[in-house]
Amino acid sequence: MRKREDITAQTKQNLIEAFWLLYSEKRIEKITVKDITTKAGYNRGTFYEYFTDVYDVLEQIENSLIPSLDELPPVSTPTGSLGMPLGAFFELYNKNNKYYSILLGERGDPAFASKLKNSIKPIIMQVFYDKTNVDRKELDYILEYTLSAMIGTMSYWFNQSDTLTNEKLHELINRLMEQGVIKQLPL
Amino acid sequence: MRKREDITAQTKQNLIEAFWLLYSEKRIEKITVKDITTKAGYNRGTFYEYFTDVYDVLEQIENSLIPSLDELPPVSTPTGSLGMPLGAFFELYNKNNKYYSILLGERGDPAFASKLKNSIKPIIMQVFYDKTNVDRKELDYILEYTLSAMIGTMSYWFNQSDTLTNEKLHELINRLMEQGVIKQLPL
DNA sequence: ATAAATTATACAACACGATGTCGGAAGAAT
DNA sequence: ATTCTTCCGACATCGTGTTGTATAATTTAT
Repeated sequence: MRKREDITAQTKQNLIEAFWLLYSEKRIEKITVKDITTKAGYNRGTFYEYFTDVYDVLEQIENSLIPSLDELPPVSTPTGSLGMPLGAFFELYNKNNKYYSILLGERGDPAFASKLKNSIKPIIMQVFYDKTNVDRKELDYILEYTLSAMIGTMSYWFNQSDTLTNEKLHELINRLMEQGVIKQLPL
Repeated sequence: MRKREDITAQTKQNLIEAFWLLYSEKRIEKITVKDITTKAGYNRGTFYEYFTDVYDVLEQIENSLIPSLDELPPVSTPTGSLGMPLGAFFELYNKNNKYYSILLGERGDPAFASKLKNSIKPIIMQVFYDKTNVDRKELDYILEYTLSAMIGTMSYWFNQSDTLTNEKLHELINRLMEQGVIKQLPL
């Protein structure tokens, strides 16, 4: 018999959504299986048909949020753009804002930031693939530095919800990337 | 009767150390009170004389690791240094390496990074206290950007334990802060 | 100085709630 | 009618947090 895939998919989705509502308001360690299934309207046992435990739900959500290689636009060639797809990253963050702002925030999961960085790095790396004069290790650290800064800043911005406009933030980060931090300080 | 402070302090310390050994090797949600007390050699009930739950242990450890205002050297005046105490931060990280590399790592606590940033920000802020032409909000974001980058990069470095020397890393971060990222890319 | 009273510290036992599993019921597909 | 999918109820086990108690250290009284 064919699996009733549409039904299971729906059930799983309901459980995931119930989990996310809870995760949005409290730390994961305080979330019980019972909490989730009650909210979604299922028996507690049903949960285990779809997930091994509460952390498995989070992990599955995270994996669905890691941009696939073709989702991020291939970084334009050196002469074209600047080699740092700030705009693409902004889009990515905005598109998944609902999840990113929590996963990358104070109650989030530090492993997710790593996953994200590691998925973006190779895409940028490949621009420099044929260059022979590149110190790959140094480049790796430069990317780590930049991605950490971008993720940190955008998370901060989303959780502040203060009046800085999207454009101003974009422009500021651009300036910091192009000219460095020191020059921006009013010394 | 006077508390036998030396005894309680010792017991608490034993529990903290047992917790840390466990936390170093597995996620906090898998650590039970029984795990901790067994490792430390106490009854499970004793744990509750000192902590409310497992997360309380982590929180107390974290709070002892936030640099106090006088621990971080006052940032030298504008004309002197560059306004970004990179060296001081390196020292801080090295001194507490054992804890920082885990708390700020993949299995760590994202809240700790926030605490750390928020404890350092005002120290740097005060350098610009009397300047009237400062956009404080922008400055705040610049600091968020820089501290995120520094913390991210150093964590990455510690968990890589690759062959990049301390000096080279220091020099690289300095370069990125002074000249920006873009100029460092071999375009 | 020594014994009695007091109190700090650690422990054992308890009730409760969450976990993960297993066998079965209801209903859809063939 | 039969098979298989999906969901549920019940079970044993484990972790939690609390409370009452034994032990040992300190103070007070004699």
